[in-house]
Amino acid sequence: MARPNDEVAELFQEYADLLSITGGDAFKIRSYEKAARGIGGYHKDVSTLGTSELRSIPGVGASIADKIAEYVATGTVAAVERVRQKVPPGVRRLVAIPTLGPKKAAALYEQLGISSVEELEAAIHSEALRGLKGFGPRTEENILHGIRLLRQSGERVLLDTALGLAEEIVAAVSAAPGCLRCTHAGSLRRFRETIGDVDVLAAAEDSGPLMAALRDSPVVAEIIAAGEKKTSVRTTEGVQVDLRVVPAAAWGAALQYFTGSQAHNVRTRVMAVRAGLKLSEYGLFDSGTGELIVSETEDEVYGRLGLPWIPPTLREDRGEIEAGLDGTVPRLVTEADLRGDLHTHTDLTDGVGSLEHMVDAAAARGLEYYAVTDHAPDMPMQRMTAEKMLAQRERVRELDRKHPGMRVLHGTELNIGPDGDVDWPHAFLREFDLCVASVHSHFTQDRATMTRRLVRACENPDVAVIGHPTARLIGRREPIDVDLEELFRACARTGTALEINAQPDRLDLRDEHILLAKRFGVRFAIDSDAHAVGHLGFVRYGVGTAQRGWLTADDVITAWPWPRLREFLEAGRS
DNA sequence: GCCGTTTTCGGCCCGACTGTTTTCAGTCG
Repeated sequence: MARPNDEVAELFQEYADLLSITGGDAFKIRSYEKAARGIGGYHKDVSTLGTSELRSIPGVGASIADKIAEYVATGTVAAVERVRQKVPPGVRRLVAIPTLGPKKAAALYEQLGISSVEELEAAIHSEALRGLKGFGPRTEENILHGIRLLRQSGERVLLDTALGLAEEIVAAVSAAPGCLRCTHAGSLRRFRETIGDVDVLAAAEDSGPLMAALRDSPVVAEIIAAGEKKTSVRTTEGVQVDLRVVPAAAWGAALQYFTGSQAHNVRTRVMAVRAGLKLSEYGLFDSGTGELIVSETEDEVYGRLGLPWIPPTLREDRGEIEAGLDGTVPRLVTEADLRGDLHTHTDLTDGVGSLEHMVDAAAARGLEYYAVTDHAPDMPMQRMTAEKMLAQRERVRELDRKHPGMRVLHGTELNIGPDGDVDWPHAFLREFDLCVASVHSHFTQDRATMTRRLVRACENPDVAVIGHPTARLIGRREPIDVDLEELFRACARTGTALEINAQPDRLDLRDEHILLAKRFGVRFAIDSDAHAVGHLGFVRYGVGTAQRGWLTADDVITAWPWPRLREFLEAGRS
């Protein structure tokens, strides 16, 4: 499903990696990395753009614009091919080993001809690295350890796993004597869909007891590094946790720094330098006198740079700096804005909560409306029938009367068949309050077929929401191959909302696709897809993902009051 | 290789920790 932009971004990232192994100019390498990010996040398809428009992409100048054009025309870039000749693909793999970077990879390849992880492992065992400059016994051990990690998991963990771990560590560190503040930062605070390692920040005068609290935590399996300001550990589940301790006066600067992203921080530091300032995790300083200017809150740090406070979920260098300067940072949708949930299950199909329990739990969350959308019969394992559905409807209507503060809606999650048909005829579907429709089978159709299939589902007047639109399962199933722009156009034209499914292993649509869809005027439904009472809270991950897609409450139909949502549903059916 | 209301040339973010070092390079975030 790679867009041309993603292909070009990956190509330039590879080029940057290869240049770093061959010892290329560090600034040139950074330029290619920056251009790769700019191209990957650019909203227009680079294969349709002329030179001048290519050069308006952040980080793209004359030389890179030419290389993009060359790639679009020929499918290859001569400069990249040349450096590929010099560095076998296995050598690039070496830098994926923790503690092994481009310099060591280059030394191993040039001096010993090592060009794969397997060869490196064998070379260490046969003591071939002995005597190689810069490679002592500890380095050998670290590399072997790194190879084991790479093979075992090396994988990123899902948001809910990382957040649970972070909350546990934050509680332990907060309880240590002298801890003034403690919270998680990093990609977790930015709500990235998967987390590589968990960053925890604390403030204290004496870091000793805090570091000890982390080291002594029962979840810690291994201590990677232990210093006065930073301790890194690996948990029994293989997740790395970094704890940084700073003085309370530096809290804001440190939180800003450790929240990232790296690309965002590069931008803020450059802004500081241009203003005659120096920004570090300890504060914003006058670069001439070294005098501290601000450091206590993030608000002050951004303010002194001429920016409003920027929400962590936007800090990816995807235009938030420019929006800050223009005063156009959006008021992002929050969990408090959500008024309902339009995709949930009960034990009538594959849920584990009874209808009554689910509805009571939804009411306890203070929702204004709540839709029960059990699976339809074309998913044979669910054993659904029209009779069961109608019987459930009677109970839903009763519950609706029992909960005067909350509309209980009766819906269903239909299956989008291979050619775009759904389970029941219009006469039956029209009696539901709303229908979600999702792909649950035939995941490998070609793009044209898959696109027609989804567009047909959008055109069905009874379908209000497309559920988990790309059907991916993070780390387990690739997204379906669909022309997203075609789908977004169809949604906007037919008044069909796209779901932001908040299950942590789905998060579907994902952030960048939300950003793109919004440009087409698409509306979104943040849904829990809850199969149990405990899943209703997953919407926090959906909100984080929506924020990463720059959505406001106005973009999200589940943040609308019921009368506005009812109008939207009726308009889609007319 | 990119970029510019200080610059079309000369800059380009910055600090912590580890390991192999006799003063610092490499890696990481």
